Amino acid sequence: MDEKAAVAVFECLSSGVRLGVFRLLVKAEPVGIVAGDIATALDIAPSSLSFHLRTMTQAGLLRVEQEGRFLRYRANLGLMSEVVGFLTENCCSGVAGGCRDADILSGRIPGCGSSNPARESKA
Amino acid sequence: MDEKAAVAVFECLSSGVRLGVFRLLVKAEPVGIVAGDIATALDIAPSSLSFHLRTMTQAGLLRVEQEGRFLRYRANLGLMSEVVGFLTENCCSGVAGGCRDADILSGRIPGCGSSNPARESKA
DNA sequence: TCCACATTTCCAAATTTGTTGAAATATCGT
DNA sequence: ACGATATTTCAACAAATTTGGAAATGTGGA
Repeated sequence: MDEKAAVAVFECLSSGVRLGVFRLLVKAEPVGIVAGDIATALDIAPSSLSFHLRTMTQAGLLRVEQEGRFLRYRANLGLMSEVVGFLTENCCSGVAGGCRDADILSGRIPGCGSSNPARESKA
Repeated sequence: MDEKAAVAVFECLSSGVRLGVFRLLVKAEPVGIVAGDIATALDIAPSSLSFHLRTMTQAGLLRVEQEGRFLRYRANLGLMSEVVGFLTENCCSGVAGGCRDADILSGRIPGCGSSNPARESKA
């Protein structure tokens, strides 16, 4: 996953509305939810929801499938796991040696907080 | 980590500039970088950078420390790991049984793709 | 074919973000 | 104390996002 794709996903998640949509769809896995029902559940104007749905689908976060005159949306969990991977890598890279998930999740990263930070500024 | 805090972090990461700043600071761990040097490295106007730095700091993604007339910024890896946790939980919740990180990272989530999705719409 | 319905597209207004240059604040070195 | 430097704050502006209503599109049922 490249930075550009990551930014697109974060853009999606950076709106309360869209994050709400995504969380709702994750809970609704693997069935998914039809657009109108999302609008009802989250109390969003259809036209406004459609706008967000399009954004999220374009970012690859959602999958659509036509079902008669309904459109059923589903969360793309695979992409989300890629995002987690991106974040995990970018969380650790550059830090001494091998920081594993467990190290980070546990709070403190060994050997990453007590050096002698010398200024390397130019002035 | 609540949804509100998560949205704030995603807002930070949803800008190419800010994601660039964060990645730079992650690489610069545990020393951190002084504001002016970030501006130079990323070629951003000081005033504009300051704007982003403030946003990111308010979201808790960055830590600041004064060093003479310099301000040294560091990435808050702890918060980032919380975000990863938030994402992981929201990626799996509602899906049958115990989806672990490994299950997701490996790509396919067992038992989450072959049911018989019946419509539950109201119309 | 005609009507009802689900959803999207279009459009204009409101809101939010991001950028810039100038001025303010604060610290260092002399 | 003074001048130079680092960074922020401020104000104005440009640009992007978000919203909701009306109209268009497409599907299904009678």
